[in-house]
Amino acid sequence: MVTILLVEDDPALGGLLHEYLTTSGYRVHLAVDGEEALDVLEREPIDLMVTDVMMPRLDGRELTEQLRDAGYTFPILMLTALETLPDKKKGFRAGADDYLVKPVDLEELELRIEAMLRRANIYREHQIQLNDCVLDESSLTVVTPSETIEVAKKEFELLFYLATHLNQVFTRQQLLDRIWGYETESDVRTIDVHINRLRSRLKHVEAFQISTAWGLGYRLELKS
Amino acid sequence: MVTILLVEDDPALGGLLHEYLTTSGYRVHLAVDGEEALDVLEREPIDLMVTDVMMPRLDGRELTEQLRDAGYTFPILMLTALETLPDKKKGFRAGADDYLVKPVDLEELELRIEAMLRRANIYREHQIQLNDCVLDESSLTVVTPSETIEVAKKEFELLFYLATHLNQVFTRQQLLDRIWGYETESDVRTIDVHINRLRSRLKHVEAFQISTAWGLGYRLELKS
DNA sequence: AAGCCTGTTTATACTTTGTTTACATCTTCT
DNA sequence: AGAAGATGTAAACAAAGTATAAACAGGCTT
Repeated sequence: MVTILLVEDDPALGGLLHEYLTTSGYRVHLAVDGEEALDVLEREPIDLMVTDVMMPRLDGRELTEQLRDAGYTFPILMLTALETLPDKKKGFRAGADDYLVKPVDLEELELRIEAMLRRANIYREHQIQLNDCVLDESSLTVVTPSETIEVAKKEFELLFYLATHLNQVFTRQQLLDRIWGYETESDVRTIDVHINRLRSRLKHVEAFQISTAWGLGYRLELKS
Repeated sequence: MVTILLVEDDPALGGLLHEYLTTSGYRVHLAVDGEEALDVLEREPIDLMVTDVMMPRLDGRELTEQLRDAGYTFPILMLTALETLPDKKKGFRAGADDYLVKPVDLEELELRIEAMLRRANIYREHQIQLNDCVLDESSLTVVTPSETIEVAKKEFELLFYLATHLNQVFTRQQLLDRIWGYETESDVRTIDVHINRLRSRLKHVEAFQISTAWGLGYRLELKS
């Protein structure tokens, strides 16, 4: 399930958006300002953020900047009462993906959220199909025409992440950051071991392979 | 350089946008309707499309649908005079990434284009196109229409350096200084070996060649 | 508490890449 | 044509990066 972090200090609007997005099928965490948003981010994995710009303590723009600096890459949509271009400019420069002016049209908000998720390869479905092979997140299995292979959780997360970013090369550090989390203390060599285990588990899978980009990292590519 | 396909039937607006985007540093192809856009797509590699919705022959929405069905994944931004939600909904459903209502604010258009490119990981600084061939720094590969060739890191650096300075002759010492660094102890003949390996790896590439400037050094030049 | 599974670290073997060297081949000039 | 210098190529070695196995640690089940 896609998890949205909603940051809005106005209780009325916050409640309305929370309810609308929840009934649209998202898991929503509501924070009333930037500081609280940072707290939520430490505890919860977040797929997308919708944030107001003007807020007490840490505002939406500073929050966005901090997150981008810290390496968070999820889509961010800014909400604001300010229609002026300089403000939009600042918002985009800070790292926002989209910008909506209040009053918010709920359906348009949802459309834009969907478009951003699609672009960022964040799927509501917890399955990915690679040729004749399905990665099923709910059961942590790789299903091929001939067999169903169970995969350990961390290994599956790694596999799933690579599968959502087909053909893209990631360094070990990037994979650690994005799958283990930015504060992890684990050694980058851990990635090698997980890749190695995945490869031996999936030895007989014909649909795809994890290939080594020498000197860079790893990438998942279709065989066919 | 990022290449934008602009599809707009109104000559006045089309011209204005073309000029603005060009001066913003993009390469722009202008098509007056969907059919023409399809023609351009067959000839040119496109990074992003900006399309009007209402156009004669093939309109922007149908065009978008066709492209997504055909497997094109680049970001698409729709322009329209229609403010209504059902239209926006149709646009997003067809596969658009963003939607702007006319009159177009040029600066906002540029901001949104930048945000979409960022999101889609289109950083053309990390890629160089040489005829029908792309040098991709992030995966250390040379991508031709028929194959993808992996290249060792040092060799790639050398190739990339030459490619960024097309037709310019460099001595072995210059290449050592600029790629290996001024403090390197390596022998100048190392360059020869790398050039040799590059040539054999890229034996079947038709787009360019590394030629010898006798008594001087090497240069990369386009073939065709 | 013993046994199992998962995740991590560590150590070592292995592979790829980078560099040097030696010699063959080619250009240019006399 | 032949000599001198420059370049091409193959092979050997060194350095860096990766694969694999095994040991270890923590949590969960029995």
